[in-house]
Amino acid sequence: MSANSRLTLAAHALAWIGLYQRQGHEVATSEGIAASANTNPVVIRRLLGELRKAGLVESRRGAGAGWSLARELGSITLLDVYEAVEPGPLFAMHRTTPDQGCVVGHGIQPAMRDIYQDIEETLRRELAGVTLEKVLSDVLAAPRQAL
Amino acid sequence: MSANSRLTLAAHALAWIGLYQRQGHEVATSEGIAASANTNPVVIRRLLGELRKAGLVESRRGAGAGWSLARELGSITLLDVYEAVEPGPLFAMHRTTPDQGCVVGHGIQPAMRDIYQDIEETLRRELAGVTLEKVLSDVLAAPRQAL
DNA sequence: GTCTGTCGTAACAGTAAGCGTTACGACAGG
DNA sequence: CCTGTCGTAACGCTTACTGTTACGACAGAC
Repeated sequence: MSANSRLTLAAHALAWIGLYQRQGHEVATSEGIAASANTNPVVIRRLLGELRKAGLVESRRGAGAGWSLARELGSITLLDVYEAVEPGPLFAMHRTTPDQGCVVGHGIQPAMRDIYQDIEETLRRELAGVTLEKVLSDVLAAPRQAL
Repeated sequence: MSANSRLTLAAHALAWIGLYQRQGHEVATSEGIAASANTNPVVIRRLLGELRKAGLVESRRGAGAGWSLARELGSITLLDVYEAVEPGPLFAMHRTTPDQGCVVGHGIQPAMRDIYQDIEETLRRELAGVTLEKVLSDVLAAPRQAL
């Protein structure tokens, strides 16, 4: 599986915006978030654009522009983020249709589809059990670096 | 997530070999499996090679060569197959190390690592609950095509 | 000993996704 | 009008997987 860092990066951005706002700032810029994540501001803007479509963040343009949370961190779960940034299913079927004249080729896809549905359902329950509020508190609980 | 069909294809191959052996044949050829899965025999050989490393199948060379199960279908779970063909973790960390001088950049990776470990543990339990014996019986339970 | 069929594996092209970067127009407040 | 930021297109790079061709290795049949 080509492991994906999109969920990690999205959680990073949301936690960063949430903390920044708690420090009294109105909006966060993609540049500030990108500096923390050590990546390019355009990458952040693209990702936050997907979160905006999902109703998790809002953006303001013009002077003093930037990003803000559309919902409280405590009401956003990793499932919300996952659905916003990961379109496809966890496991895929064959690229080409198996031989329908073969018993296995004919029955394998319905069989695996049911199994995968159960597994994805469980994954979604797990993700739904973690709020971004918890992510941020875990982040802040990390041991500080020595001075 | 770039959904992956490797687990599906590996389950297909194992179910095919298992059924073929129950029909009285000694070994299955990569060509026969490939025809059922509608792909190339080399793709099957590569995949079965990984399953052989994991001790799930055996191969014989020379004349009358081919593949056979090293364990009963009932003792092989999707977790065995998953571990054999999917090396990486489900979710990845940032490609580049976040800014360790930033509170979020410093704490995000430990926080997400713990969360991901819990999720993968749950996924593994789900996969471990499905044997290839069940997969094959589900395959055979699929409605037949009209004649 | 030769023939045959299959595995084992290297090599390469094609496809797809994601990331990083540059560029530039759109927007809104000062 | 100027400035800072978003929104988005465009492109190259990397990685992973698939599909294909090719060819040596092997072991049984004869």
